[in-house]
Amino acid sequence: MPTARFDPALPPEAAPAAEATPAFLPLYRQIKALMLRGLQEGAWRPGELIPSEKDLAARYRVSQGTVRKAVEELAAENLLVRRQGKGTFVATHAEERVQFRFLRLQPDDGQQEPMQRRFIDCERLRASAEVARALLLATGDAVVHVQRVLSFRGSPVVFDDIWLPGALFKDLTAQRLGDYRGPLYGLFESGFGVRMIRADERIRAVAADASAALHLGVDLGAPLLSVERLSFTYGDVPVELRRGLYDTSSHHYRNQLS
Amino acid sequence: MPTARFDPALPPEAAPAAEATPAFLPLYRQIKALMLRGLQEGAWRPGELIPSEKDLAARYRVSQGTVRKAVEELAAENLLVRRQGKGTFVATHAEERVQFRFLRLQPDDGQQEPMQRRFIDCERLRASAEVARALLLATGDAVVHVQRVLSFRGSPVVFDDIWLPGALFKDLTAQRLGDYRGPLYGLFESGFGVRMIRADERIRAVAADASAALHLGVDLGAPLLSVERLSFTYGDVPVELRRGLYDTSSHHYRNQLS
DNA sequence: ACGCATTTGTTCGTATGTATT
DNA sequence: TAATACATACGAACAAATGCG
Repeated sequence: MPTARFDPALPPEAAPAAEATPAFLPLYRQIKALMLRGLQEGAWRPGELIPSEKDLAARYRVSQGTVRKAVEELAAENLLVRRQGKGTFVATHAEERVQFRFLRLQPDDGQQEPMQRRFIDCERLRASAEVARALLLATGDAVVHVQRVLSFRGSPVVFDDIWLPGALFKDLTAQRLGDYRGPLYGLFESGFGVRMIRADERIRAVAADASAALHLGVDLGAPLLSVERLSFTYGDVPVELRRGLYDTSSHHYRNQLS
Repeated sequence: MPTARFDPALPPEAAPAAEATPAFLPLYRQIKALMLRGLQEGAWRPGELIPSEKDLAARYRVSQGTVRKAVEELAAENLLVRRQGKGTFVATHAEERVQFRFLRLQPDDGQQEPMQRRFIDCERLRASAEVARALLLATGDAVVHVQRVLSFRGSPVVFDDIWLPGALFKDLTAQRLGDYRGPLYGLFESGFGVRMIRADERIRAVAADASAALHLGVDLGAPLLSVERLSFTYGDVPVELRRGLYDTSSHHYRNQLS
């Protein structure tokens, strides 16, 4: 694991966070990349305990401190979870107490609490140009389209349209959606081996159309929050496009800036 | 700097990020707290170079590695900025290239770019119950109320209402607002010694009222994004309440989840 | 242009503390 | 109690970036 230095003359701000193949990485980042591959390839599965720092150090032939830096970064990115005295675990959406890592909607008064789900539709169809572009597919490729409503104490609050690559979610049916208990991303993870690790959201205010008005029980034209989410798995591969319409008359989308 | 251990039996998930006075802190966190106080009291001012790790280690009588951990956390919280070869600096809103750390609005096509400002109003008045509660003032206390519009290539996009504690912003006038070049938080920092370090936002979709429709050039009732922001300075003290109405017909609020 | 000093970044090693089983 | 794992703390050395003479 030598620390080679090639990288001739990258412009200071050139690296676009994507690949520029810097040809050089600090040792701990090389270790991090190796561990990332292990996660990606399923060598270590969600919820599992990974080897101890000492074992990892021996395996990669580096000091424990170097492994520690790699693990720290992976933990900071929510890919691993460290527990003093127990070990380091692969993060999972399944048993995770933090159900609301991705859902930022909150009642104006009081805390977040689980909402009731109702699946309206789950069909296989061909990707529109827009959906294909987002998911890096070709127009007309197979996709799964899911519609659902989330309700808070009986009142519908969220109306979601979800598009998934058909190739990855072959056996997804309304049946399986209805049967599964726990967060949707938990099902994707355990049932399809697709783990969401990051997402970008674009938020807008829109007027309710007929469909939204019906499912959310609001007037036609009522202002709704439109949340377009593109979710990624390892390697920045997009694996879910979702558009949620939120009724924010008694809820709000919460965000922390720092 | 002894490492005392009292802390009897805090429930595992009890610490509400606020104060529980754990009565115990690792050494590096004690150092961090001391440095935080230095920042808060103005011993190290925004933009300034702070002492080197070696100096800090000597000053606090700890190892360089311990100082390093403290500095790393402060840098992760955007209070300090580390520059290899140069030193560690106090973060500032002034010269900062990251003008958009707090403004998440982005044109649907293309990158963020500075918007044109127009100040509509700057008046001193008494805090309403709602404003007082947010800013931890008493109803009727003096506050400064600012209204402004941000425009993108000539078109108004953001209509902001801003409330500030009158006691902190004594000499804030429309004149000073208009004269200042650079981000508003830069003026607050250099002109009033108030540095914003964190903010919470509550986002909703609302219908444009007459005032918003006028200033943003949209129809009455048009859907707008309402962004309520409460900004904090050191010690989680709220120092700004802001409500922005965003026209999201060609812009969107961008958020990254991870 | 070159080298030197300074500062942060990386890597190793060792020892000890704290949490869990 | 003992063993294991992560957390903290110290020390040392070298690398990389910067700025100055």
